[in-house]
Amino acid sequence: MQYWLLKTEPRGYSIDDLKRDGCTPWSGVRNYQARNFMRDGMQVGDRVFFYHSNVAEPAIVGLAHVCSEPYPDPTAFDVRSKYYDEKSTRDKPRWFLVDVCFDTKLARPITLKALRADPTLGGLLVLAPHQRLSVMPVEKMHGDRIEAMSHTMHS
DNA sequence: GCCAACGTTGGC
DNA sequence: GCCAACGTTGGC
Repeated sequence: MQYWLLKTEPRGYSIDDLKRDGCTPWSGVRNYQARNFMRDGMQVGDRVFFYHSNVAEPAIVGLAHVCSEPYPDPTAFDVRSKYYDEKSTRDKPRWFLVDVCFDTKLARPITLKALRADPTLGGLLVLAPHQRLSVMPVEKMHGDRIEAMSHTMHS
């Protein structure tokens, strides 16, 4: 089991959307490093920290998990999709994704500020300056700590 | 909405 | 395969 952090802009797709949908294909990732993490690293059951970016208070707002094997991103084949990529074909797909399933929405989000303030979270990728990856791995030690924080956030 | 940093593109 | 230009990201 591996921990991951998935970034999303809530105006596009939020934790409430995931709660409503239950599961969703994490489509539209068009960055090779992020793709590699999904295609080569993700396994069913991996835990996901669901992060809202580009908002007044960036924060981990929910917990989710990976609920499918990696598979080609169908939006890359769809000419009407804004994620269409003519270089990705069904024979040689370029973009991959996994399905993500809702677990919980945190009663109190773990803000970026709170993550930064925690001395045990040094080296957490999302804290690195100008870290733009929308899919990033989280070390077990850090993930365990964030999970523990999420439990406190419930009370 | 600013802007630094990063990824991608494409001419050479 | 270099590298300048361009677009995007995302915290502030």
